[in-house]
Amino acid sequence: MAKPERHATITDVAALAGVSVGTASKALNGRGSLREETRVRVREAARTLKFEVNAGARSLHSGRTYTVGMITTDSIGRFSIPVMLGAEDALGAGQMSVFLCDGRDDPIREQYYVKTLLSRRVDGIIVTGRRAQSRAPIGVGLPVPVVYAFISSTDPGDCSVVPDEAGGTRKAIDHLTAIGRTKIVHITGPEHHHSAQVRSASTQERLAELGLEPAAAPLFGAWSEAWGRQAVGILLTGGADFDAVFCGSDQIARGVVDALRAAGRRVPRDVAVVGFDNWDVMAEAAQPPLTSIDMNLEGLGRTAADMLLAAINGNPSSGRQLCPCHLVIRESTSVTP
Amino acid sequence: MAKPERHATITDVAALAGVSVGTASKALNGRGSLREETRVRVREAARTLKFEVNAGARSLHSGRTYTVGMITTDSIGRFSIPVMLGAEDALGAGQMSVFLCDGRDDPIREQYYVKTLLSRRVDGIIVTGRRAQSRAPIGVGLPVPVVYAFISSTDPGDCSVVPDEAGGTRKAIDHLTAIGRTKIVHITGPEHHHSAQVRSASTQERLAELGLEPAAAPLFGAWSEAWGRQAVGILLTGGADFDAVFCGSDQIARGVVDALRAAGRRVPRDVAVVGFDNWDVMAEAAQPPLTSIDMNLEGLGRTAADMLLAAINGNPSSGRQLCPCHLVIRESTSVTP
DNA sequence: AGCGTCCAGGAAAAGCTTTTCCTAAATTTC
DNA sequence: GAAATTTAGGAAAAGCTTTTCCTGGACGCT
Repeated sequence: MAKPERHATITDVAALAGVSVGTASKALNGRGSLREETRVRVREAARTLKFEVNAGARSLHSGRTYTVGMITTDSIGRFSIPVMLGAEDALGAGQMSVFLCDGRDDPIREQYYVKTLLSRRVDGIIVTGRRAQSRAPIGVGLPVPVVYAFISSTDPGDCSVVPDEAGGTRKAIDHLTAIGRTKIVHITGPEHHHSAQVRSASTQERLAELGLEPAAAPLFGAWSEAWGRQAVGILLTGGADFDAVFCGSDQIARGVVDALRAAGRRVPRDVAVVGFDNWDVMAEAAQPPLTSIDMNLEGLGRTAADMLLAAINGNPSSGRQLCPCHLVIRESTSVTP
Repeated sequence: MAKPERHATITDVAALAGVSVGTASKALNGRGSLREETRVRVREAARTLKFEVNAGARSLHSGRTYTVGMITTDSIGRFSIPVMLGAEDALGAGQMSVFLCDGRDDPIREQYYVKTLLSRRVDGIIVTGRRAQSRAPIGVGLPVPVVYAFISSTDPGDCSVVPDEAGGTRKAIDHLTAIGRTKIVHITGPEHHHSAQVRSASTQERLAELGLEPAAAPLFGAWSEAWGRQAVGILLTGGADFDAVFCGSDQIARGVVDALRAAGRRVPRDVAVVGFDNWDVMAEAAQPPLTSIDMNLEGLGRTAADMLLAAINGNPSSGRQLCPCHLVIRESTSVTP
């Protein structure tokens, strides 16, 4: 590891170029009125000394750090990651850097991070994560704007960006009916989970709108393959008559297709299956690959970041903003080879 | 969104407490010699004004920012995330914050991030990500220490922390032989991939040390379930005689167990299967659940962060540091119910 | 009473940049 | 050729905190 040397300062650059520090600053930032020859000389000196401006000292003046904080409420997981990526993408394009903070579902840790971020004078904060319910605000009267992404704040005055799960559910049901299925059952996660509630309620609602009866009462369980398999067992032994299953997650859906195949039911011929999340490794590796609802989390992250940038620039939004989900069709609902 | 007010400064606090700024600073940082009564008064004022010290201004003095940068070479993915988490964990405990930068496998973007991080005066940099090969250093003669985690630098003078894949492979083979298997085949990812090479070579080596012949030549393909299924097809149609499969990833292993079951071979009774990565959603959902090699990426991230902290504090290391892998036993190699 | 110590707290510099305001020289205008 | 502009660049302040050094008073000692 090379001996870390001291960082060059603008004073060093000015000295090497033979100008005052003010002039050096102007030359490097394209301000003031200077001869081109002087600008070149200063830039040259900066390059020679590997000068990188001290962002901390600079923001002392500008009042902006071009930095935002991202706090996850739960541990960083499968859902928060795409959101983070989208946000990082949108912010990076605006020359902003992201402080990553993993809240671990620990309110104390979370408050510590909020303090740290404020101390570092971030220009704004994005809160993300998965939770059974919406969450309490990370703070009130904070001096910087906050946007909640994927998760939502219980305070309706806060700005939250969340997927339109009800809309996604409608797309799934409409797709199943469009391919001629009428005896649809819904298998999903734990009953206390907000997503499970929304998806299940929207399913019943949409079926009713279409004049259909559910082929069975919705089955609540866990977000796992094992539950998907088990639920199929329950349906089959109960003698339910169904030609389609809409699942609350791709993991459940994968368990479902495996169990159906093991029971001799052909997918999609006898039973069509739709998942939720469009988690590539699950949806594509299933046999057959799964049609699924994609929440477009990366786009959601970008939207959240854009809204945060707007708020930083003085145009705050408030309330829950819904991001559309879209349907990704694969073999579990179509008979292409 | 509440009207963002200006941040309070230590001058405001000093004024409210009726002391000089120097005294306020001492009171808040436990320096100097002050009456307890004064300290209390200052702390009280700080609380009233919601004062949070301006970290940028402070580091102007200390020369330290208590901040490190984390750059991923590829897009943030399944492997870099646990490494990041481990690092964030170790650093957070040391009161450091982490700048997250997603390199997207784009060298230009990467260099831009390096410049940004240096400009923000990070105390050090962690480089992580997955690559077919080790990677070129992100820079030479950088003014801050750098540690490579999971990926390794081509410069042997750099500090790299990588999993001991050869050791993990030995543990897998030894486990299979310990349960009485002698006809072992190896199915893994693309031949050009470094991990595939190491795991395959170590497999052959360990078998030779144990006086065993491989039951078939290693099969190189892709890191996917589909390839696992396909590879089993190749083995079966080729009439290979084998009683165990060691797979280069859990995805491959899952494809393998599915294909074996479909072909009527019982796992683990007829064929035992070991995966690699110990990716919970794959290993636990497989039927039967997979025995697998865990690279302990979170521990690796912690180690990398600890080594970076040591380097920041003047105790740099160099060279490749191996982190042990461990074996996680599940039903795919054992006959427990 | 006079001297030396100790204590609490203040003043000011340092750390790095940017920006505002000036000055001196160069150029234009009449 | 003198006055009015323009131009290039310098000096200094501001932004926030920490640290060093200093002062004035209280206290203890002979």
